[in-house]
Amino acid sequence: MTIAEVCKKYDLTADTIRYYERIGLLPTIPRTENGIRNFDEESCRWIEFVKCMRNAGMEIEILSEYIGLFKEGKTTVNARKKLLEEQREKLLEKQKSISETIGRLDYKIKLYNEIIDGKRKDFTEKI
Amino acid sequence: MTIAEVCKKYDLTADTIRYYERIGLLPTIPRTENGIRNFDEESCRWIEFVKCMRNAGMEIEILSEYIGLFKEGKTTVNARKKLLEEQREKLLEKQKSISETIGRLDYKIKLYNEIIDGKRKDFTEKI
DNA sequence: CCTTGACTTGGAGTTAAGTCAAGGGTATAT
DNA sequence: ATATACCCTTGACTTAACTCCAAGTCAAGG
Repeated sequence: MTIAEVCKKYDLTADTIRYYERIGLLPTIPRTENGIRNFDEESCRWIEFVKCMRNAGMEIEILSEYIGLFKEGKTTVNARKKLLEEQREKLLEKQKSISETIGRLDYKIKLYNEIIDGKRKDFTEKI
Repeated sequence: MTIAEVCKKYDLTADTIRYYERIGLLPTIPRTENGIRNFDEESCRWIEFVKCMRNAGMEIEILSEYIGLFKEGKTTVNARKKLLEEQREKLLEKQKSISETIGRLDYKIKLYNEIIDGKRKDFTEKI
């Protein structure tokens, strides 16, 4: 698979994928004789994994660390599990923040609806 | 209230609060005769609101836009409601991304547990 | 009176995560 | 054979959101 195909498949730019490879977020990607990247199954799995984690806001540094551990092999299984658990915790907190904020937005939107419907002519504007 | 007190109350740095004021994320904050910020109820409400939205990842530019509309007065009620609804949508998407990622992490953590417990001696390592 | 500590401003510096541009190789189509 | 469309690398640039720094003001305590 060429980089253009991978870009399409995962909706990432070529620059981003090359950048990820450069900083070690992806394993070494196979090349043709001419030095052109030739993405295989495994490369794709990594890209998909990295994209998923990045979408959730996981930091590149953390991902990099995880991938470093992964490359070291079986001896790092415990460390990897710990790292994932920590990140899971962080995401739970983020989820909580977002839920709270959505609740708050719902409330404000409701108020705005009441104002617009004229049910709240008395409304004194506060943030 | 001095800036130091507000910082403590909302767990923000003084630099951040000054920055927010400077770029228009906060209304003009009252001052003493010597030019020292003297935060009142309203200032605090704004800070709390901005903090909540920022914690959920809402962009400063969007918040700034909202606050601009707010300052313009009643005529912008519809625009403000629309803006909040759009942001609500974004947060829902983010929430979805995060949930997916948590699910994925749960799965991987489970696998790691099985490896650690020796239930999966056959495990071939994949990302 | 002098020091200490909290506040002020304006502007420069930092960090994360890309994003872009210059200069160059290779292969296919006309 | 030459243009077109990919691909490559290196290194500089950008953007968001702070964060830090220098230089200065002011009130209170010793």
